[in-house]
Amino acid sequence: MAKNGNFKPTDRELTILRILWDNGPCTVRQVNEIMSKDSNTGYTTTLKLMQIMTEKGLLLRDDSQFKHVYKPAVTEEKAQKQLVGELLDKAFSGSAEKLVMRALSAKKVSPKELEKIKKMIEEIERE
Amino acid sequence: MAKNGNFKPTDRELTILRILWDNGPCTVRQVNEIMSKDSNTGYTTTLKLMQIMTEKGLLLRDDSQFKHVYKPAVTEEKAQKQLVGELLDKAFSGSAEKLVMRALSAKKVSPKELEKIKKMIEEIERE
DNA sequence: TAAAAAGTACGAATTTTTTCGTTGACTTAT
DNA sequence: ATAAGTCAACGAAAAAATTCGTACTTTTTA
Repeated sequence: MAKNGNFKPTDRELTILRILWDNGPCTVRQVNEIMSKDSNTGYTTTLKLMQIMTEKGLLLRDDSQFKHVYKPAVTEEKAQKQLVGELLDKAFSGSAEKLVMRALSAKKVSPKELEKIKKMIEEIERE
Repeated sequence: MAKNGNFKPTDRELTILRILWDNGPCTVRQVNEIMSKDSNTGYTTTLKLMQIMTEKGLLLRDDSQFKHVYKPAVTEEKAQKQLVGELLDKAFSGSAEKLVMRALSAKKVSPKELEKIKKMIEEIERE
């Protein structure tokens, strides 16, 4: 989590976090290569982004080696919860129901996943 | 929807859209007053934002009267679907299941709403 | 009807985000 | 041990988002 408690990554920053969550700790080069598959980005651009993210408290850096290794300072779970919460407020007036509805209609979800969601709902109801 | 088909409102812009969706067409002053409850914003700042949003195709303006009246150029539904889709990609690697999980744990949802969600899932399953 | 109030337009300043060139330090291969 | 390659630091430019002052227009009110 960022120093203050705020966590509001920009688009670019979220892309980098995503890569680190998916791939584990990486060097700048590794991140840059993955990121460049979609949108070409200069190496120093990625470097700078990651340096700033480190300053902001979004990433942690191990600089004991020549090649610095970065990892997220936030768990995927915490970040996702935060991001969903924000979207909830800003776009859905706080209605989780509506958000879930939209999510389910925005993307095809497999039967197995639907079952898992139902189970979770039942779990919540049991309280 | 924006001219090109992209729809990527900034934070501030989303706040304004939210206000217009909730309150129906408004003048700049009305939007400004509502927005200022949370974060103080100068009148001309809001005006400028809304002018730019109009240029971008996010808002529609009726300037037949002295007080121009603005309304969203995008339906709430379309925007929400788009926003959820984006978050899905950028923060959840496309897993709607996970997003739903997080949404349900981020906010308390009433029993009635939970039922509605279950019904929707069953509806989807029935295909 | 003249002054005050409320409004829009415009331009510019500020801040934040994104980008990259250059420099100098460290590694690797010759 | 030297040349070539890889890397981080830094600063600065470019682009995007946010903010607001000023000027001018229309409406309201005294």
